[in-house]
Amino acid sequence: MKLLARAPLYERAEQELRARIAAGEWKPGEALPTEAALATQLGISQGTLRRALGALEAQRLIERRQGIGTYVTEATSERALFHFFRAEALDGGRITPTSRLHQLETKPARPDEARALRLARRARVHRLYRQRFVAGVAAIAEEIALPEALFPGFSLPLGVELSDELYVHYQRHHGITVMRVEEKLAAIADPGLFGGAPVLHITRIAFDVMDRPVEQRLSWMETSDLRYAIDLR
Amino acid sequence: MKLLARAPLYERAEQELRARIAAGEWKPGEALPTEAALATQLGISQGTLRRALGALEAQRLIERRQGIGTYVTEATSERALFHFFRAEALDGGRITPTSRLHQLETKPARPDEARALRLARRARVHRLYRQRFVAGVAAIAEEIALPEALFPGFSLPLGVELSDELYVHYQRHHGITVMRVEEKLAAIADPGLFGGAPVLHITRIAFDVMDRPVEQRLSWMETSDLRYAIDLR
DNA sequence: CTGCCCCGGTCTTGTATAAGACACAAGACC
DNA sequence: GGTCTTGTGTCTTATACAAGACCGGGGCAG
Repeated sequence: MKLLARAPLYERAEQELRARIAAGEWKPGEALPTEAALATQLGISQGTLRRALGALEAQRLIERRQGIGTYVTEATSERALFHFFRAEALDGGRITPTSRLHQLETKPARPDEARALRLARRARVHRLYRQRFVAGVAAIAEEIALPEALFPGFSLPLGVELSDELYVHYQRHHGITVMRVEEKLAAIADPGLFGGAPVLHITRIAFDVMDRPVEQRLSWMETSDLRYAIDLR
Repeated sequence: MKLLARAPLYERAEQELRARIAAGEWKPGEALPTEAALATQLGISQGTLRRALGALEAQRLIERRQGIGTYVTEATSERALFHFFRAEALDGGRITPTSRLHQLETKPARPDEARALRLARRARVHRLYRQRFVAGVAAIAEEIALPEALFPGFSLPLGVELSDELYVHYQRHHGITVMRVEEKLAAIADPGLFGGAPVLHITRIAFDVMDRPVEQRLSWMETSDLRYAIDLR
């Protein structure tokens, strides 16, 4: 990522806007100034600004609506689910899971968590254990680690069936927007889960607007009734 | 996909160019006319043309080099491997597999193949059985189906260690460029493979420039030394 | 004279700006 | 409940200059 003065104007404008959004100058759901105003403010032409906005829109950080304005994208269950939740039914149909949080603890980060989240030694993480249900059946077990520094006072009710996505919660309550996730998958035989059937094990690291790691998530997914589906292009 | 006259000019230009490339007007590795010439030919301004070219470049269908020209992207092992081959080492390191073709047959399509490849009843497919080796060890088994109509006279040597990617072969010998693949993953226990260990099963459908399905590929991947790694954004 | 390098010219794509016509949405007004 | 006005983003064109790449000629060293 270059921030040199040598970078093209439209790229610098894109970075500038991204940083301002990350800093909360315009919060999710809020409108940016009009293109004319923004261009004047940044000292660039509308055309150049539009190129920067186009890039941010392609990354889904903003949404533009003709006649209305430009808005910072709000995390919705829709988006979080259909974009970052890759499970689907055998016939390719979409799935809307519910989840139940079993345990929430705050402890020193394990080595794997510290590495994934680039934490200093002795940093602490919130650790969540939850299950996700598809059509009433437990299908996915998850263990989630969040840096305490980024999620101060994180809390969620235990034992309750929740339908909304965690990433919506991150954004609304902690101002953290997940933009990108890296996942690594393996097939494992875990006798402790789902009666010893083969399980899809997923290690996810989620990154925010400025591409900092903000979550490590380990998932164990039962794939007799589910598929992990993805498009590569 | 809209082709209405109502679609913006730059979109129609993009489709027009995509179709011409698919039709072989400019083959992989060849240069398109200069922007000025193309714009005149299409009856649009250079700016509008550049927007269309930008879209095609983002899809990696063309490559533009300042001072030189615009070229139709050539499939390379590099690209095919690092883009569509998602296996990597446990430490995240890249992997360059070799492969050996065990069997090549041409038979009526099975129902699953006919559905995936949108084939008429009684259409025939070439079916390949091969193994892929990582660091000399068999790690992935594959069964590949190709519509006979799209790959007339398909042939590859049997039993030989090959390092190049199949998609390079598709493009060079059959003029078919894979642009996009859909994959569905599941964890299965297959006693017949890799000594009964859990295996990552992958069903892939590959699509060409005009988004027609051109390949179905079933893979069984051993994940004790490998991970299926992916970025979602 | 031969071989080499440098320099300038020219062609290419890349960056930046500006302007006008257009499409869409919301609110004011009648 | 229409209709007008205003404010917004969208599309298309045009222009200018910057930067990368190539080519060929001129000049210089040997």
